[in-house]
Amino acid sequence: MSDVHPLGPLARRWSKRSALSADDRAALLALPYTRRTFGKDAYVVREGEQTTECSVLLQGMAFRQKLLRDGARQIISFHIPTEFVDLQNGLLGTADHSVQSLNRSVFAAVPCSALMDLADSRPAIRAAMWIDTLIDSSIFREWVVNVGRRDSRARIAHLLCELVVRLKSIGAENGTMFDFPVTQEQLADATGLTSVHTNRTLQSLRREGLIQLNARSLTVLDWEGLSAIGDFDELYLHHAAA
Amino acid sequence: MSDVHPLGPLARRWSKRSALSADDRAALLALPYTRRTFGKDAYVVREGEQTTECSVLLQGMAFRQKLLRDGARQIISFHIPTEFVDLQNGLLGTADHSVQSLNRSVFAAVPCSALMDLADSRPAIRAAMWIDTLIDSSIFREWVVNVGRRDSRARIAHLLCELVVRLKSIGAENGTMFDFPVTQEQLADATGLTSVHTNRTLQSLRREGLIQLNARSLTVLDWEGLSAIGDFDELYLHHAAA
DNA sequence: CGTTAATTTGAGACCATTCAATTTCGGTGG
DNA sequence: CCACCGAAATTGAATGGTCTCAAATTAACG
Repeated sequence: MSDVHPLGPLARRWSKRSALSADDRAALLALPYTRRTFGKDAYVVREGEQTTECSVLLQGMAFRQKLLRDGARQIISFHIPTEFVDLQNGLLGTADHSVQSLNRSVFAAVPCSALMDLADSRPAIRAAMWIDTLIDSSIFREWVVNVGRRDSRARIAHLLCELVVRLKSIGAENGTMFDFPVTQEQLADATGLTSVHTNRTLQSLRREGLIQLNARSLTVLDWEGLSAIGDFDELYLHHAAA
Repeated sequence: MSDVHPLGPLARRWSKRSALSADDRAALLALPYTRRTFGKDAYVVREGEQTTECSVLLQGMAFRQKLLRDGARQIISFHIPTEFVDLQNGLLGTADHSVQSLNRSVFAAVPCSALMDLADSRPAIRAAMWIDTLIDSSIFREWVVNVGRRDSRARIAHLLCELVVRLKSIGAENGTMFDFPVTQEQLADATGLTSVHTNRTLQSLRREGLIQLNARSLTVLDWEGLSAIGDFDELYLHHAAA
């Protein structure tokens, strides 16, 4: 059943971390939700909004961003299927940033109240949700380091390493390559660089045989090299978290 | 009683957000803890460590940081009294970053197991703890924006605005001034700048009559001006959070 | 009151930006 | 299936914000 239920993959991801009882799983899959489809760049959540739902990404990719008064944009995270994109809105009433669909994507929008009731009644699910928000937080910390203290090559390399590890963890590879619909401008906004410089940096990574990136797909040709340049240590992803 | 108990101020801060019952408060104040005093730059938690305690800052200041392989440092947050500096360690087994005392400071170290038991048995306290970790996360997001997309003046101004708002919220002002033991090198490591450039940037903020910063104390002379330069909007601090 | 930490100053170098302009790619309609 | 179109990627050259590397000055602390 969990293979056809939209929240099945989420249940499976959480089960890998720590056991969910049959009741836990059933309660999770019994959550009310609305299936929502978004086109490229559509807003899922807008900064400043009062929120009443939390959304799980089912297909496609999404990102979160904040805009400055001068119009500049900073992307603060990318999201892949089975991830909540706005779980914090279950407890914080107002969205402090926006969530946008990156390509055509599908979400399951769950009412906050139902989700929080589930968290209250199911300790194992609550722990899984809390851990998800804590890992989110850890990734933000690493991004502060990335944009604060690494040069352009390291920033891009680090970001690519992170995405590859996360994509692998949900089994999203096609052989050695990954679908990679992120544009260079989005990579730039995620790393605090300009799209022009991001382009030049990607060229230098390609020239050295570290990656192959085109036609919306990414292949890492030299993982050792790329992760060394990116100063990448996956500890912060807590993939083996309690 | 809560005025003399070390965790009294924490209970009071949480109570302002949403009511704690007398039982909740009593259970919180009944937590086992060890009082720990640290000198300047002492490690409270080390990156990579398996953690068994969560620490609440009682007096002084602290910061969290990550080190790069090349030795560069990025400070990812500053902390003031009543804040947990490592609440995430209650659920994530391994510390993904270090916590250091900024000046002479005092902590209450609470065993993770006792803290998590309290969270399990007391929904109101659990909510307060979870919200604290979510606000932490929101601050990290804002810091990604700060170091990613703002120039040096805006970065410093924004950071000062944040600290002033947070210090005010715990009633830490002395008239119009705040004790401010943060060095320029630490400000630099928090904003992704060098200490030399941080020094020049602070001079420019002083020259324009926006702040006064010396002798370990900070006065904001022109809040409107400083928050405009820093593109500061305190929404992300969620000080009125549910 | 000595000694170390912290702040301040100067000048040159460099990484990344800005601003266009051009080329290529991806999708669409005829 | 090819021509077309807007989006995305690429290129060039000049500018500029921040860094680097010392060295000097001032403040903090025992």
